[in-house]
This record gives sequence, structure tokens and C-alpha cells, in this order.
Amino acid sequence: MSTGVPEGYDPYAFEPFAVTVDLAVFTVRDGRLHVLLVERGADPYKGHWALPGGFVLPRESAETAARRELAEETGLTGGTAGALHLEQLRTYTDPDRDPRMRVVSVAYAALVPDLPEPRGGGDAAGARWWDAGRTGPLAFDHDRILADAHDRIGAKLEYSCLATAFCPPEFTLGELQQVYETVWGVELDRPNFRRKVLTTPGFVQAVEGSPRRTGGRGKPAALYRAGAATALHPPLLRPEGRST
Amino acid sequence: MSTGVPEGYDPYAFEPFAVTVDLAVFTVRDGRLHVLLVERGADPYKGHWALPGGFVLPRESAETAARRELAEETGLTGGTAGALHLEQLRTYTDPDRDPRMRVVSVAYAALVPDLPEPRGGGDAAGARWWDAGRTGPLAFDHDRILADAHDRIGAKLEYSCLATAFCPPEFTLGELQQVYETVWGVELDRPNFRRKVLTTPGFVQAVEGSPRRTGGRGKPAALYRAGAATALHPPLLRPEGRST
DNA sequence: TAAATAGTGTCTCTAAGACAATATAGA
DNA sequence: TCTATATTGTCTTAGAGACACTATTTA
Repeated sequence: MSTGVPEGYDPYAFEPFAVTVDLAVFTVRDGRLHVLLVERGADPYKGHWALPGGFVLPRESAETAARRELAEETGLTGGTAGALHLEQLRTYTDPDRDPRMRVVSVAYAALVPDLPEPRGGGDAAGARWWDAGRTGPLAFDHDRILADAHDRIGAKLEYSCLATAFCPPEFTLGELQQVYETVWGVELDRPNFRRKVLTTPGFVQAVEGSPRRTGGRGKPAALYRAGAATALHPPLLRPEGRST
Repeated sequence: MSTGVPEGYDPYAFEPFAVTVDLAVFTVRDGRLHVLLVERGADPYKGHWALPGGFVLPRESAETAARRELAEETGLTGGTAGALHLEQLRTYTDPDRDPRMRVVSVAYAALVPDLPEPRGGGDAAGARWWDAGRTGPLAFDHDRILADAHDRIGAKLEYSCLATAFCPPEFTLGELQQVYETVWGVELDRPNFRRKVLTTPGFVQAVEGSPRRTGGRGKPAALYRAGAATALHPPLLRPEGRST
């Protein structure tokens, strides 16, 4: 806004806008991308599943509201939720996107390591992880938001170090590779992936003292932590075409 | 929003949010990136320069509002403004970003070919193009929005065909190269740039009948139109580091 | 002619793709 | 042992960087 409020503008004169946040919370579980959904306990869309979210409070920024909702829905402590990767995706403003009133929603994508089942707090009837590719039709325009979020995450993996946000503090290169394969839906060559990750300065950092983790059978893998870098130069491009 | 409006929620019970759009309209002029600013005619920030923008009307999407404001501020006809590249950037929601009331603003970046001076319609005291790197402190949080917009445009040039949006319908490769050089603030090798553009399928399309345009002196350059592609594979990376 | 800009060709080098081979664990 | 996973290494190839050289215009 910039051209000034119209002379004599009264904030209460218009039908007010409500502002909400919607969250696409992703995790990688069993080699599939999962998203956190809540079951709606009231109309409209009662009984449908939807992205978690809620109203932005009068003295709150959208990001603060998003972190608050995330903590409520996932049962994470405030400290943990505060450290998660949260990224503003875009804002959905279609005048008819909510049948009750004019609601503008700021959507966020959040990436979390594999977490326990959510407790389903707040006013939702239930909450659980869904395979991101096999959700039924969601409430409101949430199918669109979910698709946009998946696209964005996939694109960001190419040129950022974001994939580590899906991993626990210490992880193997195999786990990191599985993040890429799961989000992109492709298979990558392991030696080449390894070379790319290790030759990108600051992407990952070896855990000293060579601790190793067993992944069942096979040779134990070395552990790494996320490095200091945030961007990838050059990017780690998907095998085929891209989006957006 | 998804967890349902609180029981008995009254849209008028809270202090309402206002929703606005802010536009970072860029063009390349004289080898410098320029942005369209308007001078504020009323408090707050009276006399300061700001990004053009305005309120989203009750039955309007944010993008519709942005195109309407763009047409008003630039004096473009509705048809022309409707075809311009307009990209939602992000939404700014700090509770104190406007001293008058709670205003949430959806920011857009627009790319236009070099245009005549704007007529400064609407309620702005004046409107003109500014060198994007030499604006004074702007009103509200518009310095931040402008910086974010510049970053985003620069990043998108790498992996999209967006640069043609800065060019007229028919353009030379030299003009296209200057878009990259201006937005990125670097110099590119002409033969290499040419090779990259011409070997990327669908980036540009030669204008048949070999019409040519004189750029003063020197050999006339061949003309091209924007091609059908929207993404660049592989991307056209900046010489040095990246952002975001 | 000189200067300016457009366009071509070529050599080099980086990094990605393909994939063979080796290492170390559990069954 | 066999199987599974991790790790190393090597050959090939696509594409970017550097830059010499040619072409076509105006002054």
C-alpha cells in the first residue's frame, strides 16, 4: 500500500478481510513425501481434510501465527517449532475461496524430520500424516496450495541446501539422497550424488570421530551435519525437466 | 485457514485487517534498472516516495487489484497491462508496518519494456522512474520490498525466460544481454551469451525475412521474439555467487 | 580509413552422467 | 559364504569460460 488511505477512510466501513495462515508441513517417511493434514470438525467442509492453519491475531505477524499453529498442530515445543524451516509460499486471495467471508490466506511450507504422530490439538477433529500424493480432495483451495508447495520445495532443493531440513541433526548421505529422490520422484546415482554433495563447500560437514550408524545390514554409513552454506553453486539439477 | 472459524465468530468483532497490494514495477533504461515510484501526497510519509499500490477491493483478487493499480499508475491501457508479466513476490505482515491500522500487503513484481514517463494518476502527487539503486529511503517497509523484488528478479533470470519481459516484442540479443547485465550488475561475454540463448530451445525465435535494426553505428543486429519456453534447462547462471 | 557493434569458431576446463570395482557390515 | 549397503575411482560427455577472428555498418 502506498497511495494513502482514501480521505475519510474508516477501517470499519468496509466488509472486513480476515487473514489466515495455511501450512503445508512436509516430512519424508518410508521413502514417501508426507504432509500433515487435519480433519475439519465444523462446516464448511466438515469431515474433509485440510491443511492446518488459523487466523492471524491482531498483534501477530503471519510468520508468528504460522509458528504458533505449527506448534499447536504438531505438538512440538515452542523452541523446536521456532527452529524449523518455514518458508512463505504465496498468498491466496480469490474472493470466493471461503464461503463464509472474505479470507486472505498466507501459505507457508515447513520441512520437518520424521516426527511422531501429531496430537491433533486445537479445534481440529483429528490430525495425521498423509502420503502427499494420495490425499483426497482437500477443503477450500488446499489442493492447489499443496501442489504449489510441493513444486516449490522441489525447485528449492535444486539450488539450496534445504534438503537437510528434512533430516535429523545427524544424518547419512543415503538419507539425504532419499530426500531428493522422494521429493523429486526420481532415482539418483549414488556415487554421483555423493560427489556433488561432498564437493559443494558447506553443504554438509562430517561428524568427527567417525561415528557410524547402522541402517540394518550393509556397511555402516558415515554421519554428517548440515553445513553453513545455504545456497548451492552450481545447483544440483533434477535429471529431467523442471517447473516454474 | 482450515481449522474452522471459532464458534460464534463474528467477522466484525475484531479490529479488521486491510489488505493492499504493492507493486515493484521494473524496467531497464539507459543500462540501469529503474523502478516506478509515486510521491505520497498525504500523511503518513507525506512527501516520501513509495511503491505504487492500493487497497484490494471487496470483490477483487490481489492480482486483479495489482493489474488495476498498474494500469492506473503507468497509464497503460487495460489490455496492455493485462498482458504484462506480474509475479507475486511475498506478503508483508508486520503488525506495525503501517502506523494507521493493521495492513497486510501482497507485493508483486512487474517487468515492463522501457515505457514513457508515467502520468501519475490516482491519488499520488507524482510518479516517475527512479534508478533502482539510488532511491532514497522509501515510505513504510518499501525499501525492504524493493530489495526483495530485485533479488527475486535476479534469481528468476537464471532459470526462466523472464528477461524477454523487459524487452519490446522484437529485440536484439544485445538488448537481451543488457537486461541480464543490468539486473545482475555484471558484464557477460557476448559470444557465450549468444550461444547459450540460441542453443536453449524456445528461449528466443528469430524474426523471419531477416529484418534488422540499427543501434546507431555498427553492424545491424538480427531481431528475435520471445519463444514458447518459460524455463531454462540448464539455467543461465550468474558468474559469481547467488542469493536467496 | 577507423571505430563500433554483430556474429563465428575454437580451445580449455569444470562438472555431471555412467558405471566398474572395492569395503564393510549382517544373515 | 551371500547379500546389502557404503565408498572410491575412472572414463566419457555436455556445456560454460576465455578469447581470437570475421562481418557489416556509420563517421
